[in-house]
This record gives sequence, C-alpha cells and structure tokens, in this order.
Amino acid sequence: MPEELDKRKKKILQAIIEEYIETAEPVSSGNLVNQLECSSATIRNDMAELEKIGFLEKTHTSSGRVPSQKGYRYYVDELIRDDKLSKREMEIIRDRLETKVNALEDLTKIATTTLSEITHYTAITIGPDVNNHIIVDIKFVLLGSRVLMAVILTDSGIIRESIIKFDEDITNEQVEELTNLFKSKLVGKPLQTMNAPLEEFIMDEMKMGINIIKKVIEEINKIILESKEVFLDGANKVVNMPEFKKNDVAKDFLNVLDAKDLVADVLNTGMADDIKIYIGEETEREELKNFSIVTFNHLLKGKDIGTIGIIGPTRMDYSKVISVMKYISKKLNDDFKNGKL
Amino acid sequence: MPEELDKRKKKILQAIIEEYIETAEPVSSGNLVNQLECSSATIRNDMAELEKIGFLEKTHTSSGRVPSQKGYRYYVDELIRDDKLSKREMEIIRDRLETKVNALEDLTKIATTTLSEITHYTAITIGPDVNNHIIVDIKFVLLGSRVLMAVILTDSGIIRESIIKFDEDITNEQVEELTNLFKSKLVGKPLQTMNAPLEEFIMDEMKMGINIIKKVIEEINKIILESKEVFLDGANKVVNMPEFKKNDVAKDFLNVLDAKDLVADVLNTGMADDIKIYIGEETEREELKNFSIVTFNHLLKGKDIGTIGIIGPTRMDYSKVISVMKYISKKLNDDFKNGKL
DNA sequence: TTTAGCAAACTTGTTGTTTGACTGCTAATA
DNA sequence: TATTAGCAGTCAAACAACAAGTTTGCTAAA
Repeated sequence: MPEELDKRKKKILQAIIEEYIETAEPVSSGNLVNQLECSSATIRNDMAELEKIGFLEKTHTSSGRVPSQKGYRYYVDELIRDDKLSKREMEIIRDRLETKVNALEDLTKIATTTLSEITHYTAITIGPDVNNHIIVDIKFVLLGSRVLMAVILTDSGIIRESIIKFDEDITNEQVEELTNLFKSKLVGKPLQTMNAPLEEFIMDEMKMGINIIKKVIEEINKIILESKEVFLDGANKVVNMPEFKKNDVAKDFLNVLDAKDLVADVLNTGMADDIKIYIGEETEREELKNFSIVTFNHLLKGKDIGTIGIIGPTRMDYSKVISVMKYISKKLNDDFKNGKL
Repeated sequence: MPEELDKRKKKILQAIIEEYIETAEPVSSGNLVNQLECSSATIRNDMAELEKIGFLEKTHTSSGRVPSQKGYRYYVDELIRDDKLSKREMEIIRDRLETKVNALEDLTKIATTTLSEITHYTAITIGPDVNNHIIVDIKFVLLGSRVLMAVILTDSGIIRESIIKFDEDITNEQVEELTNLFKSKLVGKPLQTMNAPLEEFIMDEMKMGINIIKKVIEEINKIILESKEVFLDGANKVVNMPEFKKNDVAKDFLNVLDAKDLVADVLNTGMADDIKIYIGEETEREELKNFSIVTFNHLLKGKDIGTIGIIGPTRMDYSKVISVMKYISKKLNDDFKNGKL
C-alpha cells in the first residue's frame, strides 16, 4: 500500500528528487522556497517527516536532504511525469532510427546508441532469444580442411553463424550432403527444432559419418542458446556525472560494466512487454546496489529482437529515460509497419 | 639519422623511460643510482644533456625527468626489448584464442579483448576490407512487404548483410529472380565485382524492373565500402592509470574514444603487414596528441580480416604491447594452419 | 671525467582558522 | 492548529601558514 502523503509533502518530495537528479547536491529547504508557497521552516518540518518515513536521507547533521531508494520508488510510482522529450530530441531520435542499417541486429544497436545519446546514461542490449524464429535457409562453408562454418538465416532477418572444428578432414561432398540434410529437415521450422533427438536427422541412404552430424548439431545448439551478445554504449558517460569526482564512483561503475554478464543477467530477468525499473537494491545484486536499471523488450512482428536497458546511478532521470524508451519503442514498431524500417 | 648517444646515456634514457612507464612519476637521478654504476651527480649531468637534445623534459625546476615524445621514439627505435611476455601470460593468450567462436569476426574481437586484458590498455579493431573476398553464396530474404534483406557469404567466412527498403511491394517471385540473377553473376567472384556497370546485371529474359536491381546493387555496394565496424574493449582501463587522478585525463581520453571514427581513421592509415607505432603527435591529429597508438593487421590465408590497435597514454608499455601483438598474430596464423582455429 | 656537498626551488602534507550553508528548536503569529 | 521568524549549533569546504622532503644545478675537489 502506498504511503499517504498530503499534497504539499508530495510537492516537496518531487521537488527534492528532481533537484537532486539535476544537481547531485543535497537539497536544502532554502533552495525549495521559491518553488513552493511556504517558508523554509515549513519545508524543514515536512522534510523531517519525510525523513522519518524513510523517503529522504541526510549525509550529515547539518546537510540538505537526499532521496532514499524508497523515495525514488515512490517518485517513480506516484509522482513521475513522462512528457520530458523536447521537439529537438524527438527529431534526433527519428533521425537516428532512420539511418541505414545493414544487419537487423544493428537496428537494436542503433536504438541503444540513441538511448545513450539522449539520456546521457550507459545503454546496454542483449541479443534476442531466437528459439522461435523460423529457419529460412542453412548453408555450410568450408573455411579450412577441418574448419566448417554454418550459417542460418531466419525469417526475422536474424542470422546465426557457427564455426565448427573437426578432428578429421571434411570433403566437399560431405558439405553438400550436410547442406541437403539440414535444409530438408529444418527449413520452415523454428530454430529450437535443432534440439530434436539425433535420430531424426539420420537418413537411410546417408554416406556421411554420424559423428559429423552430431558435432554440427551440438555446435549449432550452442550458439542458439548462448547467443546473448552484449552490446554497450556510453560507458564513459559516467565521467560527466558529478558523483564521479568523489570517491571512486567512476571506477566502481566501470568495473560493474566490465562484468557485462551481471548486467545482462538483470536484463534477462526483465523480459516483459512493458518498461521495468529496478532501483538500487531492487536488483538484488550486491554490486549493483548503487545503480538503477531500466529495461524494455524490443519486439518486432511479435518476436523478440533484443532487450535494451539503461544503467545509471540511482540518481537517474527516470522521467527522461522512460519517455525516451517509450518513444523509441513506438517509433520502431510504427516504422516497421509502414515498411519504412 | 638517429642521434648519437654514448652507452651510459642510452642506459640512463632507457632506465628513465622504463621507470616512468611503470610509475608515471618523474624520475630522479637518485632513483637510478642503484641500476647504474655511477653517482647521482653524473646521472644528473647526462640527464641535463639528454634534456638539451630533447629526449627528456621537466615538469618544474626541481622535478625529476619525464620522457618526451622524441625520447619515446628513440626508445622504440633503438632501445626496446620485446621479450616481455611471461609464461603465464602466454598461457592466458593461448587459452583465450582457443575459446569457441561463432562468427569469424568474433575471432578478431577475441584477439582484441585478449590484447586489452594482457596489456591493460584499450584495444580497438575495425572490420576488414572485404573487396577481394570471394563470394560463395548470395541470398535474399523478404522481411516485410517492402523490406528485403541481402546476405552474402564469402570464402573467408565473413558475412555481409544489408537491409534494403523499397518504395513498392516486392513479390516472392521477384525475390527468387533476384537470387538467381545475383547467384549466376557473382558466385565465385570477388565482392568488388558488385561495382561493375549496371548493364552487366541485366538479362534478356528478365521480368523484374531495372530499378529494383539498381537499388540492390547500390545498397550492397554501400556495405562493402562502409563495413568498417569498430569494436572496442577495455575503455575503462584508464581509470586505473595514475595520470587519471590528475586533471581530466580520463575524461579527455574517454571523449577521444567516443570519436571512434577518429581512432579508426588512424588504424586505417596503418594498413601494413608489420606493427606500426604512432607516438603522441605522430598521429597528426590534435585530439590524439597525448596518446599513442600501436596497430597491426590481422591476416588469415593472406586476406585482411581486420586491423587491431592499442590506444593508450604516450607513457605506454611499448615493449609489452609489441610482444603481445606479435605473439597473438603468430598464434592466430599457426592455429589456422593446423586447423585448430 | 667523475663526484661530493650544498643552496635554491618546488611539491606535498599538516594544522588551525575562517566562512558559509544547513538544520532543529523555540517562541511568536495568523 | 498550522505556519513562520529567529537563532544557536553542526559540519564541510576553502584558505593560509608552515614544516618536511625531493630534486636539481652549480661549485669545487678528487
């Protein structure tokens, strides 16, 4: 149940959070007196109460107030406004999303880069779950006498490749037989079909050894499972944050990013249609307790083509981030519908 | 013509540079007295002379000496030793390069990541020039009614894709005709064949409009030209550098990296078989005057599969960087020959 | 040619002091 | 009862003055 706050307290909390998001400095009662119709003493009294119920904190006895995690949560749930995009910013986004892409996954990357650019936070994306994407074509190419490359095209436009090494030489005939076999068995079916029992891939008139087929299936299955490529943009944005000057905030942050997998893990949890927000300890990962993560899934034709997230300090401009995400998401889908993509 | 230095001066210069590379502190005459068989006064005299000919600099009247760009250049050309790799490090490299890769270009990325990991500098790579790679297969996939994807496989294992948008609907028949046309015209030829005059692609019995073909060729040509994807690893390594504490070195550095294109540009210039070193202003780019760049081309089967570079402070451990690069380069080619890749 | 010795230059770290920005509390006010 | 003015107490940040420690360049001796 949401805490009950009177109108003025709401205003004060909102003002403090927005001020703090902007300046990263503890905000004082005097600072707010212009925006509210009451004296600094009144504000001080309310601030004391907001602190008592855990929405605000102090850095030392005579400092201004700083929002707590609980405070941010209340703000995000109850007070936030999401009309923060300027005409100019929308223009930039539209412009970016219309740049030519080569690979489909580049589209997600461009969205990520744009997100980082507009919000000034670090944006991160993990590759899509391709299990239910339909196989359109499979091709094998011999790179070395014992090195084979498999390429799989899907209807969503996402391509998966795998380099497979053998202990024996592979002949061109075998490559051809492999191509025919996998084409006949898999084209038109979803990628997860690769998980079927080995027997299903064996044909009577086959000359090729069963070990080769087994190996190929194994390797391809690996890439389907672990194809969660992580792409990250704007990591350096931290150095422009005021927190950066104190302590080793920047260092900590960059080290967190180094552990891409950790962040990717949180993004994974967040699989959903809507935007999800994790504030500080809500990520339930010790290393991320000083950061917030906002994620959304990027769907095209109903298929997941990647999860995109923003990671930044808990003092994040949630309002801006949400606005941008919503806009990008909408734009991508509209464009696709209109064939503009 | 290389400056003439007597044996002791060489030793002093080398000692100063290596000490400075390690500590990032100006090095004093007293500091070196253990490594050399003479007194600090003698060293001071030599240091004064080395300063006079521009190999050393001072930060203030009574500070120790710091190498100048010219000093580093002399060091790199004349004094450097390249046996800096420990058994342990070689092991790590071997280990990394043997991890499974899916796409061939991932191999270059892994090399890049490894390079960054071992040297603790930022590593960067740009995609290969694919003009002379042989086309093995071409495939078109319809993603939307007006959105077509082209996929080109090459003999080197490098794949290029392009998303092409049309102003009119594309039918499945047209896709098939396109596939047949391009396959017959291009398979077995190098990618640069796509640059041939339009007429060469027109067949008598063709039903499809010429505009479609024109558009397809245009778009594919674009990706061949501009397929210089930039991949970067270890940008955060700067925060661990002592310089980072002073001024805004880290900020500057990260902002430089933001301009990936700039760095990519330098890498491009460096196309050559051998390792190239650019110290400070030698890059001839104002923004990079405080950095050094070391690059090498990664060839496989004689074909360029990407240029890899290291970017770091002029105070870079050139010796280490060169050792690692040489080792990685050798390892990659050996592995490929042995089919281990 | 090398070295010892020493004054001068300059950085770094410490300490004490001042200044200014807050808050919390009390008492007056609407 | 809710608000406000006024004021003492608290703390951080900025500053100055000072001491200590490096390192150089120079001079004169070895």
